[in-house]
Amino acid sequence: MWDVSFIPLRPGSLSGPVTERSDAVRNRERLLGAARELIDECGADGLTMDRLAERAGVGKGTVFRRFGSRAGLMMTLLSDAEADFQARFMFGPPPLGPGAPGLERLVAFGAARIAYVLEYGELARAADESAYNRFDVPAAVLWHRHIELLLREEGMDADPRLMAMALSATLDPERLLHAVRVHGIAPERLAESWRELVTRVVRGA
Amino acid sequence: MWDVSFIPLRPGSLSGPVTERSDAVRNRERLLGAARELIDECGADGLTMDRLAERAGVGKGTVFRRFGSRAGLMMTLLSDAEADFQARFMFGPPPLGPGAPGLERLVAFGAARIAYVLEYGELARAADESAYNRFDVPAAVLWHRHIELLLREEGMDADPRLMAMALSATLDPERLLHAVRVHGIAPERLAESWRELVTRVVRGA
DNA sequence: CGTCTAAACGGACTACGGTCCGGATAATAT
DNA sequence: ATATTATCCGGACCGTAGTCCGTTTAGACG
Repeated sequence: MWDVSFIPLRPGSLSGPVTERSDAVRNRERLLGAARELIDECGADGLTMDRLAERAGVGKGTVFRRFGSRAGLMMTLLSDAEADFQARFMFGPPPLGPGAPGLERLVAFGAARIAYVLEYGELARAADESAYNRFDVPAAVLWHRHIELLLREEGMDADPRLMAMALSATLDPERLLHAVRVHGIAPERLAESWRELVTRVVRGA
Repeated sequence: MWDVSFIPLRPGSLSGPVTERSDAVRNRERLLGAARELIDECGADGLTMDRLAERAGVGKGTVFRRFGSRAGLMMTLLSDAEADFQARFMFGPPPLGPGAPGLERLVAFGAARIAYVLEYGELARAADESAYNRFDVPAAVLWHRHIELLLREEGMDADPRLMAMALSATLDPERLLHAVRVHGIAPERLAESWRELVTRVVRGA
């Protein structure tokens, strides 16, 4: 059994010099701790980079050197949950993981993604605010490829890549959160609607 | 034939006092002219509210009083094209307008929307940056309702509202633009994929 | 222990969207 | 023409994300 390293949410987060200076390590941990505190107290939207720097007792430059941007920080905070989610749909038990038919895995994927968004939605939304490359973040590419793979497995004859793109759009955190929070749509109805959607798309093949 | 007033892209843009002071009219026109100039020269992303105010020879406060926000300005700039688009799918000739079967109208709607986004994409994206209520802007609600209506017409048995939501997500300007500009996907392939998608969704009923 | 250097630090600085309010002015009434 | 007032104007001001660069320091080497 080989090493199962997950796809990072944030590009480049695995690069850089192998050893990190001790003050860098200390500051990174201070910052992550302070960030979690602030999010507990004020919500993700209430976290500003200035306040974070102040709370962590660190200069503002340090915050940006560590995380690159606000979105990068949010991705880092999400990375544990994200790694867990990835492990579950790639290597976990069926129907989410391998072993079940493609269609069932697709249905389960949507349900799991909806649950994920409901739990970490604010963070996910904040992590997506990065303007231009939200769709090319490694984790997003992985979800996309996963959906595409399952579509192919089900014999999708239309362009599977574009179909996967269309289906991914449906699971966008901002939209899901909006449906639930603003329109008061029950998460189960969203999951049910996803089931209908993928079933029709796959069956139509 | 009654008055066919279009659904405004921007909420509240029809309210306010009936008569506008002459200096207000003059400044609004100066601002719209300057905005079009700046977008021609620097693209939509290169338009900042400060530069716009300066170019129009007007105070910054005036810009925000007129348009409320940067997104509001972009919506105003789009409103002609938007009104035209709305008129075409609501009252124009088939297959986009009434007279064709629901499925054909859906297919045509997607194609028209894709063409619209390709033409006015930058503006549309800038108009959507308004954070929280992009999905509840009147024009977006109208597209949504239109799709829902056509789905019902085709006898959609699953929740038509949520299905319409899923299909709308696919036509999101940001995603479409990203697919074309970054991934180099040909617009015709997007339209074809949309056709496959709605066909399967409707046929699966 | 002293020297050296690459890495990290910090906070002043910029650009931007958006707000506010004292002052100017167009429309109207007299 | 003058006075009145509701509307509009302008630009100083604020909070925020992100950058820059002179200064500090961890840690390796002699």
